[in-house]
Amino acid sequence: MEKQKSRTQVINRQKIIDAATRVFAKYGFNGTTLDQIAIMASMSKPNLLYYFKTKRTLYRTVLEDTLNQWLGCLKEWQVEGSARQTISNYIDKKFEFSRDHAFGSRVFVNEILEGAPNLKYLLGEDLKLFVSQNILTIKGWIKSGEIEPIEPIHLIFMIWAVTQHYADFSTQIETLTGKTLADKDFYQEAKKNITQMILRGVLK
Amino acid sequence: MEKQKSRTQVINRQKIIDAATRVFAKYGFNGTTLDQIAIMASMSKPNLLYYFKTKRTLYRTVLEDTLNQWLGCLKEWQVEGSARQTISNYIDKKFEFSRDHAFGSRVFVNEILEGAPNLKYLLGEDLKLFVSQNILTIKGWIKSGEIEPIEPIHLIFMIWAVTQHYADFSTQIETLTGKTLADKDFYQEAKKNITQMILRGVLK
Amino acid sequence: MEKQKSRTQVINRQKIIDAATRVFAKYGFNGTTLDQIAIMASMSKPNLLYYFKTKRTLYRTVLEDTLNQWLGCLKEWQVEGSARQTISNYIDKKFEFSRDHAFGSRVFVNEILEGAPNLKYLLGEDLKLFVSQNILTIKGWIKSGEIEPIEPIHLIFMIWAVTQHYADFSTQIETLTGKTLADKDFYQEAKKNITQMILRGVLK
Amino acid sequence: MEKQKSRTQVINRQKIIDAATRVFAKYGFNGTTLDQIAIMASMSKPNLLYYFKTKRTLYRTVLEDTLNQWLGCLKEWQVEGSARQTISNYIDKKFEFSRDHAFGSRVFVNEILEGAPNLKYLLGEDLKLFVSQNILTIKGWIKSGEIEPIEPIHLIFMIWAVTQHYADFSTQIETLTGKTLADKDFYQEAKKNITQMILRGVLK
DNA sequence: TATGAATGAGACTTCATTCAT
DNA sequence: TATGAATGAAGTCTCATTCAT
Repeated sequence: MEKQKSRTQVINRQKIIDAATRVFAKYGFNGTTLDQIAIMASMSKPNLLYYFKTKRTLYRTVLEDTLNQWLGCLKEWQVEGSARQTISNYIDKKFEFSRDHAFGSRVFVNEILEGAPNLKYLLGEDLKLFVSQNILTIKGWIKSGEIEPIEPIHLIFMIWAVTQHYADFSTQIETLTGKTLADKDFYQEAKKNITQMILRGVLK
Repeated sequence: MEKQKSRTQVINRQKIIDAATRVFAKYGFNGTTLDQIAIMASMSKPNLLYYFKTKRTLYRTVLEDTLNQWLGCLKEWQVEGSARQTISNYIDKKFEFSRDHAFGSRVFVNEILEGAPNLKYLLGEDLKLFVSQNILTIKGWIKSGEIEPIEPIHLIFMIWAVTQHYADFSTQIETLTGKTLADKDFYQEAKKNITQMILRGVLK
Repeated sequence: MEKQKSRTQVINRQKIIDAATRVFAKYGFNGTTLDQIAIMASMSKPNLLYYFKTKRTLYRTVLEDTLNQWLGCLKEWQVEGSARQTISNYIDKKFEFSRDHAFGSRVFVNEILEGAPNLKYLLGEDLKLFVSQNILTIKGWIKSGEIEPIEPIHLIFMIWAVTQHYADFSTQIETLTGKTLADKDFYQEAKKNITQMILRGVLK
Repeated sequence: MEKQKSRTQVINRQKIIDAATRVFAKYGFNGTTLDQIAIMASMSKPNLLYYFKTKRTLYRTVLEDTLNQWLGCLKEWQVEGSARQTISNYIDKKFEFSRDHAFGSRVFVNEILEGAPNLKYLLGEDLKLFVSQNILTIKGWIKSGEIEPIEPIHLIFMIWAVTQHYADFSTQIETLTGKTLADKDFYQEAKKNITQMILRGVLK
């Protein structure tokens, strides 16, 4: 039986998770210190550890939260209407999601770079299932002649790669273009261009 | 004037840089320990520090080496022949490069995630120049009607994003497909699919 | 605004400063290790660093404490009554002070030997002012015919030199005479002899 | 049988001793590094260790050299003529010596501050003998009524203290007066003043 | 004689975690 | 619930010394 959580508990947990997400996003698990998180959460380190027994526990929580949000986003993807509509809608959702959860996305990248030691078992379950369903859908479109005969997995990877790129590499993008994640026009334009190129790339 | 480097110097420096690249690729600057590097380079820690006075010096060397290799690759890109040929050739080069320098690529990603504190001044120079030249080339193709009227920078980002994805996210890819960076068939196929989609996406 | 210091804080800070003074007195800044200080303060090294962030901070605190005590002692020196009384009283005070703050005195010596890198700016302020006031006083005595016409600064240096000698060189003195700093009779006699010689040396 | 020493050997040994004396003078035994000495001697560290097997050996050599020079200076002191002449001559010799061997003097101070672990057995021999002879001489002067009845040892300490002060505390003196060890006028004047005060202080 | 290369021991400092309140 | 105090383990870096040439 889960302990009943007081109001303060809930607020503080979330404050910690938010702070932790930002710091883990920059420095990964090993490179992050609890001090950094505690400062960003305006909280003493012992108090932080009162909510999350260990650094690793906190990290896992952040990872799982992020992954769940991501899977939630992916699952929203309804295969209805034409391939054009479906793909367009998916890119749109993924783009928005990456921008709104940029820190979570980067925690994820860091985890992957480290070899995904905390994530492998999670990736292997839900995500694998989700991907194989997508592949089936895409194969359907190919068979019905809606899109070009490409290997579905690479279309999926391309969409993931491009949409995440704008979130994960925002530093580089900012250096090269002067535009930040917050620049709505720029991101609108990016989304439009990307969608256009991908759609033309696969639609018959 | 550079100090003359003995045979041992050259060999050991390279051994260290190679080891460091691998470890920094996984854990970033803060997350990496000199112990890890020393072990991977089969060398004692003090001896490692005999070659590179500080962790940061070593890191900077790795970063600069990687960036130079990357810029070298980019510069090889000859704009000759049609847009189709040029883009196709570029994706090919970039793909090969990302695979052969996967660790360097990931060091780069980590650096970007940390906000590129050591890289900003480098990114601002050579890379910016290179990108603006590319943009001009692409605009030329648009004007001459060779390709669709897209915003050039997003084409560039798309190519970078996708080609790096296969190198940086190989862990995720491996979990999902069972294929590793070393699987030549898989990567050949990836390259073919990606190239095809991008070309169809922009060519008229 | 200084942080409020708890009871433990005050006690431990002082325990550390006392221990540090003794060790720095023997080995100077470079020659002293935090281990030595921690052991002498009956404290773990990390805990010591909880109170003083760095070795240098601790050292500076010790130096400034010592200097302030010394300046405090010097300032007590009231120019009242005859030259004889004033000088006699000053030697007395300085002698007592050197004996009671022998360790601080030696930290000071070590700092001077190292070229006073941490102290120069302090020496240049309060001490200079104090010395120039003393010089004026002494010149007054010369003008009024109370003492011989000597260069005042050398009288000051002589008093400093001799009074500190018994504190700083107690090891040598002990080897040669068998008497320690704690031997009250010996130090009483020393003070009497020194005072007598100096007074006869300058009084008319 | 001592190994025959080549010309280079002799020169290098001396170069090392000179450099070592300067560095040990500032930082004492523990605070000094062989690197500092090697750099000051324009020599590689291994080569330095070719001449002196260990840091301690080198330090001992420096200490003994210095002590021997000092004892040599003291022994030159001929008790001939009046107390005035003898004392005056002694202060003069000691003053010159301290100035010309300021670095050695400071190595000596450092050793005393550390508790003279390397020196005790040396101090106990020659120096003790020398001091007791001096005491006899001074007692003679007292008995013959040439000087005031003071405790001889304190006269000796006073002379040592003052003459060394100008060498050991030159940093402080420079800060307060602007004069360096090299300023001949200042030191001539110091010597004159000190001699005058001490002589008046003891002569009848 | 001279020095580049190497290293075990140890220095300063940081960090995750615990304890006591 | 919150935090000041404390610490063992580990991290970066230095140092005296040795080895090989």
